[in-house]
Amino acid sequence: MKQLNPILEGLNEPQKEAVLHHEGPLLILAGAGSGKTRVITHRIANLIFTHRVLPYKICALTFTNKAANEMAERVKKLLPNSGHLVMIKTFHSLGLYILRRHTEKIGLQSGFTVYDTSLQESLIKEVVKDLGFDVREFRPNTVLQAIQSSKDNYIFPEEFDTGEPTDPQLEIIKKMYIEYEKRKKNQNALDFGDLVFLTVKLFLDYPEIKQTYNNLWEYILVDEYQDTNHVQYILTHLLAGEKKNLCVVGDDDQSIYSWRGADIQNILDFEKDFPNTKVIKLEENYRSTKNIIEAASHLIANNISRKEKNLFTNNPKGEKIQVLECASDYDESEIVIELIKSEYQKSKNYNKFAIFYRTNAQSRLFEEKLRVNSIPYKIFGGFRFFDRMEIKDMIAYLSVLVNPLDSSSLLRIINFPPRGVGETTVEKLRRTAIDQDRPLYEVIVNNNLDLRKQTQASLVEFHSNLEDLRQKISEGYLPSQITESLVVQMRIDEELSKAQDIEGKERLENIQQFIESIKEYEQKTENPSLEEYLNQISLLTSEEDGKDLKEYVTLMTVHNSKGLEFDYVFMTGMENGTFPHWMSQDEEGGLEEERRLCYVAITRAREKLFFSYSKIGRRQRMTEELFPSIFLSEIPEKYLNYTSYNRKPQTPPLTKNANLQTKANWSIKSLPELTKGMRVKHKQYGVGKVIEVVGEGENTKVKIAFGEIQKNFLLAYTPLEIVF
DNA sequence: TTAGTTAAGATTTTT
DNA sequence: TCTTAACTAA
Repeated sequence: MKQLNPILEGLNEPQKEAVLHHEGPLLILAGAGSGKTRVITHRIANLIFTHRVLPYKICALTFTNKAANEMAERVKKLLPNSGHLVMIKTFHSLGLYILRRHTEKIGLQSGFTVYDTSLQESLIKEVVKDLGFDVREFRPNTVLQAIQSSKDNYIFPEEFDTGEPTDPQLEIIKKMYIEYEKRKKNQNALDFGDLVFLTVKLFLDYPEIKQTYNNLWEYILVDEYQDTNHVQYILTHLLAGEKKNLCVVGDDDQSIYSWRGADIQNILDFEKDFPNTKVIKLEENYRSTKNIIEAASHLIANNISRKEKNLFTNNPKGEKIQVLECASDYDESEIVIELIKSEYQKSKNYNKFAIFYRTNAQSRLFEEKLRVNSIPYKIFGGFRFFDRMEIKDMIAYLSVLVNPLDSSSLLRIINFPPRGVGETTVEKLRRTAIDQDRPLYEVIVNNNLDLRKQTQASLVEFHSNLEDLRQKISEGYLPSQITESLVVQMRIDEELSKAQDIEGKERLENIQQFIESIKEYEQKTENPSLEEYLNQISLLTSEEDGKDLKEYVTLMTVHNSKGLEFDYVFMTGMENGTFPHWMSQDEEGGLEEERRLCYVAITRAREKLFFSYSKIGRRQRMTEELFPSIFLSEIPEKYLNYTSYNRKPQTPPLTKNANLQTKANWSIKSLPELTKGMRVKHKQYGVGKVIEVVGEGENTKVKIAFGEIQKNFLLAYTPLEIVF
């Protein structure tokens, strides 16, 4: 009797074939919902069980942390004993993993900093100014994009293409690129793009190092291969090595990162790149209803540059897609939440719901409505906890402690908290450092500048405090202990608690939470170090404040939704200009990419799909008339069911005092019940009018207008009298 | 010279 | 709506 292989259980023929494939190049063209992740994880299991491959000899790469985590989870489930040994990382985290082991070879020192976008921008800003140009003419963002896209294509600063004939504008950007790289190196720092770029350079410069990793990782898997850009493509080839045990998985219809340099051609040319490639197509969708799959197929058929394919499902027909026409974006959020509430009555599980939108900015109204209705939710992407100003300041402090050469971080904190070192002084110091080619860290205490006595004294104190903390690191204090004494020594707590309004209190709490996160890291790490902690968080993406919810409605951009699935999907903001986004209209192939994006969104839905659009919306400050997305007209009517919600615009009820949540450490005796429009009296500012009430419990914030002046207060800390 | 205030300007998608 | 640059008072 043939023994039943549990690894193959429940798989269809092409899936089995992909799982059983042993050596050599393998291309899996996996349509949406065709069980791709399942195939990858089972393939890993099969290599280990059947072919006796050691788990750490397998390296699987993805694009997002979320996808990497999910894959790691599923592999661990399948292989409880050895799953954790499989290398599962994003391209960027793999790069960092490798670069940290060869720091000298890439011309850096240990403890290097990984710059986030804001530090990159401030460095670029300096470069632009120092080269004598106006930041309004050369916007840091634009320059950075040019540099980034250059790195995506593995182009060195010296090779930067300035056009034919030479474009003076690009010639200047090239100079900036060169200067930026030079300074970044002097500051012992890397940026995101370097993580992959320098790994490729390392492998090309040192073939023996590449060989070491080829010997280590004998089997390479790359998920979402259609989203690889040129450097990632080169890295994939280098990792595949001589053995070419490379398995890539992808779907050209789901390529949505061309703006980050992704090149669909990579997946289309895979067979040419690797002559003996085995190609397997997964075309049966197990996820969605017939209606959803057929609607998606009709939509994507409007794209000209794509491989013809036939995605089908044996699932039931399902319900028609609901199209919700709303009077305004405000109404839209209300209607979506109401529908979630009524559907929830049946399924009783919020995890089944997802709200998608094109841009992060669209999340606000939904968030508000969910909060008012006490529906648990999580926002993925967008603003991270680590993006908060005060947290960035803390990270800058820690970066300087680990890497004193990091002048960009040093500049960020040189006058935070305010220590009388203003713009003029900073400019003098900075100039000296650049002119004499010395680290700023040294210049602040060792210069011949004619600074005020007090300014110089405060710089000396600043420096000696930093040195003191550095001493503590070498004495083996824990990262959290260092951070705690940093907060006290630098008088950050003092500075923030003296602020009377909401912000100060909130910031101090955030810093407290930051320290908690360091402690958490310490607990789950063997040899915790500040350096490693900083490296880790530099690659982290957001999951709205670590709220530990078991059940929640998911809010995310369509980009973030790739690879996920939900029973109920609400695709919101289906208006021309929003989706497809107006910024994409001038880009070549822009509309087709937006359409693929829409295709991705639709194919996330298992049971029910809702499209919503509003007839009126705000763009900039103007209220504009909006029109339904062109994509809606590309889906045949028979799959859609239109409902028009025409509501009278109402003023939103803004009081949230109904459900007070009280924290254990303090109690709220009685907060005044404030409503928009009420008149109140403040000790210092006199009588004013309430403009806005946000939040609940002790976090209730109120915005009050005193004549022309508007102020924010934290209700729990602000004595207010209601004036009748 | 610094720090706080007011006016203007800018807005995709992510590692 | 939120950030940044210019402006003004101390």
